[in-house]
Amino acid sequence: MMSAEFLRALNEKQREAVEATEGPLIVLAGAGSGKTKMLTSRITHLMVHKGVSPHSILAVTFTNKAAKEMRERVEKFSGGNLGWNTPEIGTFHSVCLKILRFELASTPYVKPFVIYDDSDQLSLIKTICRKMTLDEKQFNPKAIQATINRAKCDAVEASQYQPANFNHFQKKVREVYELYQNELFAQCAIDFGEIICLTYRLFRDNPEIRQKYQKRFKYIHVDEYQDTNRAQYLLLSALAGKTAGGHQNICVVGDEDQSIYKWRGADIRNILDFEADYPGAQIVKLEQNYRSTQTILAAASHVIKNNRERREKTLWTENEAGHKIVRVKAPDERVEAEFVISEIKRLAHEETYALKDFTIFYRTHAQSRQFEDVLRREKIAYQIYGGLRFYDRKEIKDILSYFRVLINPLDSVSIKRIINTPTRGIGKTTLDKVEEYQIAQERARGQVVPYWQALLEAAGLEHPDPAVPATTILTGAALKKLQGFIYLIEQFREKAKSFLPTELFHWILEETGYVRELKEEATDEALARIENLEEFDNLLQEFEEDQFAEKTDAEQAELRPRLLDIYIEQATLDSDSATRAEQAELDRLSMMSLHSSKGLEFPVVFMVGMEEGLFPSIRPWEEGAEEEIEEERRLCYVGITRARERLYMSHVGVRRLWGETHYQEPARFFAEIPDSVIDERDLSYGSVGFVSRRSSEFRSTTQTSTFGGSKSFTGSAHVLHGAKFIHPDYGAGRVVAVEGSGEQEKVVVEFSAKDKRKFITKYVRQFIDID
DNA sequence: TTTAGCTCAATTTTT
DNA sequence: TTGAGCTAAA
Repeated sequence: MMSAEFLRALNEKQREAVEATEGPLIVLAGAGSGKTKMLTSRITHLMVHKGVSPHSILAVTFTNKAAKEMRERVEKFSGGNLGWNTPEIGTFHSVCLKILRFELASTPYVKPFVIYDDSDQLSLIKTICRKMTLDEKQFNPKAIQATINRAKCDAVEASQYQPANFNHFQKKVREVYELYQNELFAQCAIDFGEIICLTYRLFRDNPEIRQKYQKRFKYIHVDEYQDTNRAQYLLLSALAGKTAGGHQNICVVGDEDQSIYKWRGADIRNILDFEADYPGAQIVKLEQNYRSTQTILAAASHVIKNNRERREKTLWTENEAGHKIVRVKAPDERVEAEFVISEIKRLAHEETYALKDFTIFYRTHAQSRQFEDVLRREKIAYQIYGGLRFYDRKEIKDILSYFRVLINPLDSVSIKRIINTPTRGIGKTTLDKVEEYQIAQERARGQVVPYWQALLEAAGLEHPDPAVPATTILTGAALKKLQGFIYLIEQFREKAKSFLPTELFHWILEETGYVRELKEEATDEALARIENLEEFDNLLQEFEEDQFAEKTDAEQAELRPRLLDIYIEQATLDSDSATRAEQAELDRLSMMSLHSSKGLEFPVVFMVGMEEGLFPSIRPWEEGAEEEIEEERRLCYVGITRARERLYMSHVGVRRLWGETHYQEPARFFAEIPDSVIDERDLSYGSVGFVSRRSSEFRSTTQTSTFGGSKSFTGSAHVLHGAKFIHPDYGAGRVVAVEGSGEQEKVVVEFSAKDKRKFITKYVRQFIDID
């Protein structure tokens, strides 16, 4: 491609952003406004027209998919002649990891580390809780994990962890956090959060290292800036910001309206406060949408404008008005699913849509069941996104654990995973004894004793004091079996020195009898596992071929011993790559959560289960409702703006959830979309099926929820007290208290002596009988 | 050491 | 309602 050609393909605003290469720049990129095109053009422009060395350019994304796409487009724009000098384009995690590995000497790690994913992290936390003899009921390991990870998102270290009202639970979390960090470093392992935090601390505490990278990365780009957390923000500040040496050549791209990961630590303030952080920053708004019809954009705009935490921004398009949005009311989730699938079949027949042009978005994965049932019955090919990932499957994790133990003997999580997998008679009693021994030794020696070391000593193969002959704490069969395991691993380690990953994989399966055991089991589940292992074999082979491609013999020889490390890292950090390969280019109907829909687009979108309590998924009696509602509204906005041509939104009257029957109200978002762009259908029993009609029934219910005038409520607060209350679910009750006022006003209703519930008044008004 | 039954919890998940 | 993960029987 000729150098100026890619610039001509841009609109005025995109070009403005591309050409503003010096100083801080924030690009507010609405959905479907050509953000990636802008970013990749900008990077190309820097290299081709500004003579900037690719080596000086950094671009960080959140997903591997986004990074890959960006790399490919930059490569294409610059005519494929970049050679080896390419810009650094990667995820936050992969970029940080590269830096950490390079600067290993300045980190707490004494040798290269492995990455612990969330489940590895949880096992380690459980071990620590056991060592601390914490009551798992009171101190739920998952809750502890979530708290630690949240602290890491906020860049809070264990020693600083001291929240405002430091409660009993949090004090224990701090203890666990401290021990956990010790173990991480001792085991040469790192978790996702630590990858970011440690890199930040590396820059913060080592000015010379910071300056080195400040000098290297002269042009910094950040994608999806609205999703950055505190730690990522600080990291970027250290590199580009006000810190000594910061050049402030930073270009952030994002859309606060698409910020849906607050619950994972993303801080929307980062994008809202950018100009305050970088005074004099240029602002460019990308508001022209190239994806959706006017109708779809109108709906999206009307919904999102109800949020307060945002900047004014209006999407527009040159596309046609298109079809109206179809709002569907089904009596229950069964009919909802039947309708959606029959509509898909109808459109696929009558129009020229392929199956992959359709998608179903839901708020929770549990909702997929109904649709799956119908699809299986109708024999329609489908694909669920975001379920169990390939690398998360048990058998795959087991094999990866073998690999990891061979690379890093200090990785206790992986050792514990495979020590009795497949079963080799090393049971709980034996393992308890080893752990007991390990704890005693750690106390005696005042330092972490690696689990592998404890195993060696327990098996009488080594002694803490080399001068003393080894003794054993185990006897008989248990001892023999543990020794057998140790010899097995040592044998594998020997093989790992010369084997390719595929060869090692086959060897391990053979020696452990992993597949043999599954074959004997012969259940459907076991057979599926064998298939997955075969798939793993393919992936591993492809990986080796990829790595060796276009390399000289000498380069291949140099690469060979590192293959296993590279593979493990990819499997942990890009756990989606396997699934992506699997599902490429298949004509299937896709289903996914609204969260996973971000960044995608489809000609026809079905948003299902749009009901108060499910989506928005707010429990009305919980606090902090307004901010949560805004996040749910953004989620709705994301869903709507995925649609190119047609959009359906459905809700049901009755939904069975966890064995309970719920009478559902339509989502408040319906009331925010103008009637003029909506076509309503009521599938209720008794009404004529699939016949379009203007229902006054809907309007009356939605108006109840919009009817939030504080005047009428504050006046009636005392009147409500003592009022009779008939709830369709809980039956008759009485209002015993009224809390808050205006929009936030809640009533406490007593249904029985021990059953009191809180409701936001404006949503339950129709249940209150004031007389 | 395996297994059957029990309890418990249950949004969203880029890395 | 479902499933995962864990304690009492075989």
